[in-house]
Amino acid sequence: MPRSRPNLKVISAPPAPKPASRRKASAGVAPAGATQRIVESITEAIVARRLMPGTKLAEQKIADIFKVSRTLVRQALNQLSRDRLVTLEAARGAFVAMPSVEEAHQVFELRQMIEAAMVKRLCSVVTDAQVAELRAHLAAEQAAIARTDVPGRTRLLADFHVVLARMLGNQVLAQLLGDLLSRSSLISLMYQSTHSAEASLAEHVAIVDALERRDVRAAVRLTEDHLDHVESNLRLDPRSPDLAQILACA
Amino acid sequence: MPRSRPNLKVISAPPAPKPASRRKASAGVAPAGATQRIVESITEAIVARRLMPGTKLAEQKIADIFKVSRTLVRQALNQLSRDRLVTLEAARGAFVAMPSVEEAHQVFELRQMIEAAMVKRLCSVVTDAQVAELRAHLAAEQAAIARTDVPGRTRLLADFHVVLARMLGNQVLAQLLGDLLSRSSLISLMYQSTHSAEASLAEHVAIVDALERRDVRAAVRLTEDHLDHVESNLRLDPRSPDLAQILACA
DNA sequence: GTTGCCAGAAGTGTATACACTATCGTTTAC
DNA sequence: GTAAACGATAGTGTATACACTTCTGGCAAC
Repeated sequence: MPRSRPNLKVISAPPAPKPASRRKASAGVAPAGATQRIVESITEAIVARRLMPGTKLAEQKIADIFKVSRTLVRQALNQLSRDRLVTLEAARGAFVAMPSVEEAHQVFELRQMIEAAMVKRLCSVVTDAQVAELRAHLAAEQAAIARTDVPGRTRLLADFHVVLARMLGNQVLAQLLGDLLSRSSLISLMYQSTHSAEASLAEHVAIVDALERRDVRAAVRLTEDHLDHVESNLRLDPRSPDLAQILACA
Repeated sequence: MPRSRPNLKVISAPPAPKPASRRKASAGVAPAGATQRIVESITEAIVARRLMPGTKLAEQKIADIFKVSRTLVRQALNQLSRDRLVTLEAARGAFVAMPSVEEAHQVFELRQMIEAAMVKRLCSVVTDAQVAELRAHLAAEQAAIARTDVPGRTRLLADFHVVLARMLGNQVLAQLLGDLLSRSSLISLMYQSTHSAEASLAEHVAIVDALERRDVRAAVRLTEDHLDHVESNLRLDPRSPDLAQILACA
């Protein structure tokens, strides 16, 4: 993994929420979510793969981009570090996280546990309307793949899992799974997933089919298999931290 | 729920990590975890029930107690709000969280999903040494109950679940479950759990028995039942937000 | 030519300053 | 007597200041 440090001009400049109003006079008042805006921008940039793992996130530079002081940027970076999307090194700064192979395994194992249980419960409570909603989502996935909209299809393929979570009506679960999916996205980027979008879509279709039949056994198994496939298509061999082989390639 | 606001002198004064050294001269250097120390103190105070739900956590007061500036206190409170142990109200301050009935249900549902899956997997990989470790933990629970050490037994009864998580060797899982247990502790306090410590211990013993027999079916069922029991012994009736009945009692 | 060291620059960590908001007690009008 | 309005006080939200650490580039010694 070349520790290139692309400079972070990649972040989409925030749309400057209030154009003319609010000069220095009302500086004390906040858009109520200045920090949140920064968190979401950076999260989106990481998940959309515009920020590579290892990239340094210098406080002052981000502060300049968002036109706020370092105080708010620090708050945002702290929050992101709790989501494990960035790592903070004491007195050295914040960097886009580089999840270890071990962490990658653990995240996928946890997802498998949670999503299998989720699908199992969903079989008992899912309505026909919800199945229809899932079909619509699958159609959107298909469309994004067809028009080779890479960022769009990546987001939709991940959203599928969150949509399932939301259908249980459990917000705690939904938020947790959302966090895990952000981490998964970073992991997929890090370890260059070779799992094709088409394969993921096909597996999603199979899961929805099983849900529609209320076939608990199949739905659970398909979910577990799907996550196994995604993980096993990552380039995370046990010899990953071995530098020799990596450097020999260059 | 009487919105009494006990003032927060309850926090155990931090043991002042470095007695004499580090005057004003080296103020820039930190104990490396000043913020973390505050987070842990407050978390511990909430879980140990020395801070009641709804208690206001004024920044300057906490800063005085810990002998730091509001900056670090704010960082700590932000972190705690992400753990859902405190809620931040804009321009009004931080308060010990008061989880809603809905949130309580969702936390327990999620715990059931995760812990059932966890125990299921554990049956396949648990070693005899680990079973022995669990027995030792159960003995500690028993001892704490016997000597009516209420804070100790509360902590041990919760730790049992984290010990199980750690045995899978999955740190992501362990941390997640730790967070959920903190929230559960707050929920139990809020809704005055009537579940006796003895009953919890007995159910823990049954779970370990099943684990020792590698009886997957029983272990999973016992885990699910255990969490059902804990939740159903909470005083969270669907009419909880109805003030009339509550006030009529006074 | 290479290595070690030192000075300046850049960046983080914490404290403090200041502007604004909420709260509470008092006063005043009705 | 009650209720609304106002002012003082306390507390939060953001910015800035300053101390310290890390990094970088060049210079000197070998």
